[in-house]
Amino acid sequence: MRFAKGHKEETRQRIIEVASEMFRRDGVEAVGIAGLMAEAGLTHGGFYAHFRSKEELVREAMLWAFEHSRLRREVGGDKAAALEALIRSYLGPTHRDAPERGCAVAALVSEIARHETATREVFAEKLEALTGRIAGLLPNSVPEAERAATATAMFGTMLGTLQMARAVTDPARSDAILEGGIQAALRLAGPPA
Amino acid sequence: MRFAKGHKEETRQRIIEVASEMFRRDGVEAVGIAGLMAEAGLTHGGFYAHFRSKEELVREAMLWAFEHSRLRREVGGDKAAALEALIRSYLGPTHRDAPERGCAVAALVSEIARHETATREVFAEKLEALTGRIAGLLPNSVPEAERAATATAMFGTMLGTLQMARAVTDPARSDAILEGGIQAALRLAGPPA
DNA sequence: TGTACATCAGTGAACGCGCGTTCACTGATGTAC
DNA sequence: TGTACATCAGTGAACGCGCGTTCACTGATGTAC
Repeated sequence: MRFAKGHKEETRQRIIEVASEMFRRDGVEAVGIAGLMAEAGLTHGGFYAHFRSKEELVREAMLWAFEHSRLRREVGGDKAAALEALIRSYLGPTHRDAPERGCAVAALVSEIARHETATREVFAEKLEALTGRIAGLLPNSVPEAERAATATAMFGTMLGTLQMARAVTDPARSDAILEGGIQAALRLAGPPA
Repeated sequence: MRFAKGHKEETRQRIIEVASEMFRRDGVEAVGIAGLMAEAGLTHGGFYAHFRSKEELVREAMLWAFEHSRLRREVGGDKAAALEALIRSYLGPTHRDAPERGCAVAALVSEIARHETATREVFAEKLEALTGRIAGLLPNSVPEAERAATATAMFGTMLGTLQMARAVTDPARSDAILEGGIQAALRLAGPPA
């Protein structure tokens, strides 16, 4: 064979990673197959040997982005410290300024309702996983029955805050929005146990 | 003249209103000039007699949507009741299910960073106006210095919550997300004075 | 060891289509004479 | 009152371009003999 064993699988993975960055940075609609494949060092014709459609790649790229989300990173220390670190990372300038390597929910939430049901279900499932992770870090003072709702609302705060921070043009205003979001998310989590 | 006085201005206004609905429902990118003009009962060629470019229409449509935002509606009663009514309206099923007549921030925040600076500035300015409106309804217990940041964080919560509620496929889950967002926004506002 | 053939990841032309934008034109009306 | 002309909102063909997708082809390698 012309190519080493596993070569095709490597190419597929490279396409997924390139796509996941481009989709998050530019939005799915604005990214074309030809530009995507060129970014991966290929020509557009080969695309359909790897994926049945652009929409299938959207799902794969979304899944990959979720698997590598900062919200999944393990943090040492106690739960309160881990939760605060997670919030500060999510609402930090690094995350704000690099959407292409950031949260796929924040990047795609607005357009997800316009995608196929299968794509929406992948999104919804991963959203639950993310909020579940936050719920697991809540202080013991939050009653069991309220943990899921609290975590979801906290993530809503983080999501909306990040998007506002990315939207405004004034850097100082953007920083202030982030800081306000951090304080609000911490308040919603309740006092540490 | 073939057309009554003020006819052209009426047409322009109709295009703006149609566009503001389509942009909010489908996203700016997915809306084409031809479809837009057809929806307004015209052919596409006449578009440029009204606007210099699609981007200029985006600005006009965004402005119009903001001017008619539910966040601007005056509500009777005391401030606490008005604030709660505003939050419940923003995070209500009617708003969730009709993005085309809803908040332009929620509809366009993700893509605004990819638009022209002039467009982004209109957006940022109107965002300030919206959060200012919330700040004015906060209870007196919130210190002057914190009112703007609190209002912005509350709006972030409302924004992120609405988007999550629109994104998920399960209606019951969506309702629960909205309810959790309402409680969180109210908690961030602090206890009524 | 040397030759013929099968394999298959990737190439690039082509498909029909819709995009934003331009522009010569239409045709009903108001105005000038 | 009747005719010629100017006005201008709206029409629709056309521009170059990029889209997602298809498909006949390429060419380096592995295998069969």
